[in-house]
Amino acid sequence: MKKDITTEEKIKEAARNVFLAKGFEGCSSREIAKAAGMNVALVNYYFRSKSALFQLIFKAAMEEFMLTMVEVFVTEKTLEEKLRIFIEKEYEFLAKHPELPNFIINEMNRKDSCFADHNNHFNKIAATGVFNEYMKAQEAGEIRKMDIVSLTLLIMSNCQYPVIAKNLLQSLHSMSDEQYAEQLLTHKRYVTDMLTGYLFLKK
Amino acid sequence: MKKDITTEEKIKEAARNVFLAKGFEGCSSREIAKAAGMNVALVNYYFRSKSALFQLIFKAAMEEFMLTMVEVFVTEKTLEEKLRIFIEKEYEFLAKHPELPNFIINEMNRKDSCFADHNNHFNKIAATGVFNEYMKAQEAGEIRKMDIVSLTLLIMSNCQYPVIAKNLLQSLHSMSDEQYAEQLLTHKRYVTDMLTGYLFLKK
DNA sequence: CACCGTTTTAAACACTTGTTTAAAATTGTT
DNA sequence: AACAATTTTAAACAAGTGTTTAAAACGGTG
Repeated sequence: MKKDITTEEKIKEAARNVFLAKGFEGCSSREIAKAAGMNVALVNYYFRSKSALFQLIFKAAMEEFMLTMVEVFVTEKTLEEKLRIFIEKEYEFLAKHPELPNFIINEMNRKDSCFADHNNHFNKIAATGVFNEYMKAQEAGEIRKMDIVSLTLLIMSNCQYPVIAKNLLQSLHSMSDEQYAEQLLTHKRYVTDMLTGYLFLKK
Repeated sequence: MKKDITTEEKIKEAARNVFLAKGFEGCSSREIAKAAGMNVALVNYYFRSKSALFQLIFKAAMEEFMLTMVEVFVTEKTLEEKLRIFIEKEYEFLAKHPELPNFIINEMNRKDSCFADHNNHFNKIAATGVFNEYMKAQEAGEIRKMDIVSLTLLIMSNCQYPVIAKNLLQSLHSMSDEQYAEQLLTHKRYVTDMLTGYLFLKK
C-alpha cells in the first residue's frame, strides 16, 4: 500500500489537465489514462466511470475557482480596498489558471451537467458579511445603489472575460502570447480604475 | 431540381442549431441528420464532411457575430452616441443569439481549429474609420487615453460576459430564465453608464 | 415507356468510445 | 516460501463514430 495514492493521484492529476484543456466531451478515457501513463481500466478501477471522475474534478475546480473570491472578503479593509485587492488577486489567479472560467462555464452549459450545490458556493461569500457591508455603504451614500447580481456581473465580466476570450482577441488583433499577457496587466489597471470610480461615490 | 436547395438548406440550418448548442465535438453527424429529418449520408453528400460543414457554419456565425459591430460605426453620430447605440444593439443581438459568443470562443480554443482570416473581420471595423475618430478625440482630450485592445476588451467584456456566464450566474443566485432576462436589461443600463462615464471625459 | 442524371436510402466500412472481465503481476502477512 | 488481497494488464464487449458504397427512388426529357 505505498503507491496506491500515487497511482490514484496520478490519474486524477492527468484527468484534471486533460479535462480542463479539452472538456468532458473533448477527450476520451484512454487519453486520460495515457496522459497518466496508466492502463485504461485503471481509470474505472479507481473512479467508477469517466463521468464520476469528471464530477470529482469539476467539483474541485469549482471550489478552487470560488475560493479566491472568499479569501479577500474576510480581511479588515475598506470596501474599496477589498475591491482593489480582489481584482488584483483575481487577475493573478486567472493568469495561473486561464482555462478555469471557460471550463466551468462550458460544463454548466452542458445539458446533462451535474447540477449540484453551486448555490452553496455563493453562500460562502454571503457568509463573509461583505454583502451586508455593501448594503450599509449603499444606504450611507458611499456606494452606488445597485443589486448584488449586477455588482457581481460587473466585477466578474471585467476580470474573467479577458481571459476567456484570449484567443479571440489575440486573433482579432494578431497578438502573441507575450503581448497579450502584458496587455492583461495594463487592462487590469483600467478595470480597477473604472470599477472603483463607478462604484464608489466621491463627495 | 425543386427541393435541392431545400434539403441542403435544411441540413445547414439543423447543423447550425446543433453545432451552436453542443459544439463540434458535442454532437454527431447522425444527430445533425436526424435534426434535419434526413439520412446520415446526405450530410456528406452535400457537404464533404462533418468538419467541412462545421467550418461553413462557423464562418457564417463569425460574420454574423461581427456584423452587428460594424453597422453602428458607419453612422453619423458622436462617439458617445455610437457607444450607447452599440451597447444597445449588442445586448439586443445577444438576447437573440445567446449561444454565439460561447460557440465562437470555444471553437477558437480548440486545438485543431480552422485558424482562418479572423484578422480580416477586425479590419472591417477599422475600415469604418472609427478608430481614427477615436484617436483624434483622444488627442483632443475628449476621451480617456487608451489603446484599442483595452477599449475593445472593456466593451466586449461588459456586453458578452453576462450572456456567456448566464448559467453560472443563474446557478449562483438561483434565478429563473425570466429573472435573468430582466436582470440583463438593468445591467445594460449600468454598463452604459459606467463605460460612457469612464471613457468620455466631461469638462 | 425508356433513358438519363440527380437525389436518397440502407448497409457496411474501419475505427473509437466507455466499460467489463478474467487472468497476470505485485504486494503484504504469515 | 506460501497464501490471500490488492493492483495492473491485455483483451474483449457492445454501442457509437465519421465516412463510403452500391443500389434504390426520383425527376425531367426524349
